[in-house]
Amino acid sequence: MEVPKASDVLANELRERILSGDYPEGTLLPPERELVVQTRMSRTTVREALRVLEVQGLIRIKAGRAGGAFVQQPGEESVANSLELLIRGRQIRLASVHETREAIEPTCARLAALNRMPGDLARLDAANVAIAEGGSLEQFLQANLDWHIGVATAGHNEILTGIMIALSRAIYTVTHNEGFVNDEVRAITVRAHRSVTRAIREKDPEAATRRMTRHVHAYAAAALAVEERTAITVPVAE
Amino acid sequence: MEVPKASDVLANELRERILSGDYPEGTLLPPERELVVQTRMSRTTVREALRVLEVQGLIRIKAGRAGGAFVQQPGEESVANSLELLIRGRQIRLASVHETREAIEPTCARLAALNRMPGDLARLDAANVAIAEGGSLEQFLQANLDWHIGVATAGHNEILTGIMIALSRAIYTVTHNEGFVNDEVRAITVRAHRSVTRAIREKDPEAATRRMTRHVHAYAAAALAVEERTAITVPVAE
DNA sequence: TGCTATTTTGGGTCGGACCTTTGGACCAGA
DNA sequence: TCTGGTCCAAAGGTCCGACCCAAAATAGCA
Repeated sequence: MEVPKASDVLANELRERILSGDYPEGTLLPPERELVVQTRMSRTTVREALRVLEVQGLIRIKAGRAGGAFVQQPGEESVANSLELLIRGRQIRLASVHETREAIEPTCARLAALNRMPGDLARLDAANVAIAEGGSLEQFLQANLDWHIGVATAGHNEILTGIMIALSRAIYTVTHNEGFVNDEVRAITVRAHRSVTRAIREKDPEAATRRMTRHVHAYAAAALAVEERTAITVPVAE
Repeated sequence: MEVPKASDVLANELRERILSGDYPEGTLLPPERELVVQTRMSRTTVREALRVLEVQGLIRIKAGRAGGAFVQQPGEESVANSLELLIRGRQIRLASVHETREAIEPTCARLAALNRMPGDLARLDAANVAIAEGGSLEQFLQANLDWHIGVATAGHNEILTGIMIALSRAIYTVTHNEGFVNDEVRAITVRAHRSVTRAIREKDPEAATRRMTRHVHAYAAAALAVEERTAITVPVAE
């Protein structure tokens, strides 16, 4: 016997229409009360369905007159969010995050070298300047993060970009607590970023890949070493 | 002026408690009516919050007596879902999917060669048998998919696994329509999978990486070539 | 003892009332 | 005529209370 929840039925229905391009980006869905008469469901149910779609990043709901549910295609954000939940919730081994990053970021660099546009380069340069400036730990990490996301963005591959955003955030929060970012690390980072940036500017995919691989690998190794040294927390469960 | 929605406040609150390990996996949240008196919100609002968490994969709601909202850490599924939305919704270029896969799957193979357990190998073998059997297109694609996901699983990296699930599904649905899977493709696939499986069994990460790289790259090239031949659909937007 | 009927506890749906937000229209004064 | 303020209406946000349905626990009967 099948008894799917009414709100899910409606959510699925609307989701299909959105994904199939039936409701293109920016479309305003009918108001809730209108959907109530159309679907013959209660407003509660309709609202639940809309809320589901909102969480999935498929619509954006605005209150007030001229408000309503605007169709919106999901972007990197939603992927990043769900990855973040996975990483935080599962207490994912930091090693996993680094492994993933080592798998992805060299490709990001390669694609960036192939597809970068002028605006992308500007963003990378800005991040490089900010990193070299040497501000607080937060400023350094933020600039670092901006650069890595900038590389991903420059590759113009939305899947990889979404993943990188999530990974970077995770690494950010982890690296934040450690007493890991000293002057030496900063100097090395600056140099590595500069050389990768150069390869991207010169449209040299091989060099970009190679240099990024080295950089990410070194960073991962260093971070893991620090983690080992400072591992005080007892594993929660087997 | 800030006026966050009440249901979001509650959802955030509960989410934090779950992610922080305050409510460990399997915990049963208080019943809705109980939360109503605790939070002094209406049941509608409480339910909305719970629904949000459910969509994010943080709780699983069961009806009936002894039902309720059970805490659950988000798994690969939720990541796969959001990636799927991104791919479908954004009409992501198939090339992007393949690029991502080429970035990730060699690493999956390497990790599988390093971390595989007996059960993992069994799953790979089963998939290989099913592929070689040569059933319908659906059966072939399903077995193919099982194998690729099996490799990811054998690597024991949940992030990569989640991503691979999503990518595989996307490729599945795309490859499904094309008249691309002929006997030659099947034979090549069987051989490639066997050789990668062997490397994984023999714990040879380099060979696993190399062979998987070749396999995925070849597959991507072939798929793109077919796509080019059969590209009838007009690009929707610039 | 073992099976069925009932109860109880939970989520799912409904309808309707009321609040809050926010554009837009209308009006008065400079 | 332009500017500002006031009021209105449309749309989402919240609340209430009732009722329906599902599933486990338990009582009761053969």
